[in-house]
Amino acid sequence: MNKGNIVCEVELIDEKKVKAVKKKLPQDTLINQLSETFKSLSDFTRLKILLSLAEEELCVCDIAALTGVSVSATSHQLRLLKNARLVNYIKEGKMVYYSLDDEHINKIVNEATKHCLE
Amino acid sequence: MNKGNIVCEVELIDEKKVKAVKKKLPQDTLINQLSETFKSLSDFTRLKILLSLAEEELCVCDIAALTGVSVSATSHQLRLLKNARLVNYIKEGKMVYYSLDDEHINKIVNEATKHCLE
DNA sequence: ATAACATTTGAGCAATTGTTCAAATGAAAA
DNA sequence: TTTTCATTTGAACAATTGCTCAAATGTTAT
Repeated sequence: MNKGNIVCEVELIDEKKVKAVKKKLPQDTLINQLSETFKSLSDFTRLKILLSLAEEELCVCDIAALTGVSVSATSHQLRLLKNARLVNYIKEGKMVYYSLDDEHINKIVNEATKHCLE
Repeated sequence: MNKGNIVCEVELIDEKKVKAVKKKLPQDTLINQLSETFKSLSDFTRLKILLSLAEEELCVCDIAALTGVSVSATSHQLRLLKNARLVNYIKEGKMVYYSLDDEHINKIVNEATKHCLE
C-alpha cells in the first residue's frame, strides 16, 4: 500500500510524535466499523430515510414517496441500512414496516447539524 | 428520478402520514450538507487522519506514516478534508502542519463509537 | 386456481471514489 | 545558482456506488 517515500518515512518523520499518536488511536477494526457507519449516513437518500424513520415507522411505499426515488431503489437502500444495523422491520401481510434501530443516530445527526450550521 | 409506480405513490400510500413526516424533515440543502459531512468521515484513511489530528497537530509526512498510505494520497485526502472545513493548516517553511478545525467531530465520532460498540 | 400488488432481488450501467504515478511548486540548504 | 525535499497537483485506473429495469417472491383478494 505504501511504496517509496523512504526518506520521508524512515528518516525525517517525528517518530516520537507519530508513535505517541498511534498509541492513542482506536484499533483499526473499530475505525473500520466507524467509517462503515458514516458511509451509511453519507448518501442523501439513505440519510433522508433515516431522518424520516426517526419521526415514524413507515412502509417501503411511503419511504419511496418521501425520498422521491423508486420503490426498488428504496428497497435496496433499506437492505443496506438493515445490514448496518441502523433499521429494523416488521412484516404485516404484504406490507413491511421499517423503523429506526438505534437512538444514537439522532445524536450523531444532531452533532453533525451543529457542524453544518456553524 | 421516479418513474412509474403510479399505483403505489398515488393511491395506496398513507398520504397523511407521509405529509406529516415530510413537514418535520430538515430542508434538502441541510440534508445534503449533512450527507457530505458524513461522506468525509466515511473513508478509513480520512477518518484515521481526523482521529490523529484530534490528538495532535501533524505534518503531511507524519500523517502519511500514521495512515500507511503514500504522501500523495495523504495530500489528496487532506485537501478534501480542508474543503469540507474539517481541518486547517499552517505553513512553516517547507512543512505544512494540519490540525482539526472543528470540535464537533470528536462528539460525532464518540456517538458513532457508542453505536459500534453496542 | 388466478389476479393484484408490496416488496425483494440480480444484472447492468453511468458516475464517483481512492489510489498510484509522474511532474510541478516552492522553500531551505549547499 | 543548484540541489534537496515536503508538499501539491493532474491524469489515469480499478473498484465501488446508486440507480433502473425486468423478473421473482410471497401474501391477500377474487
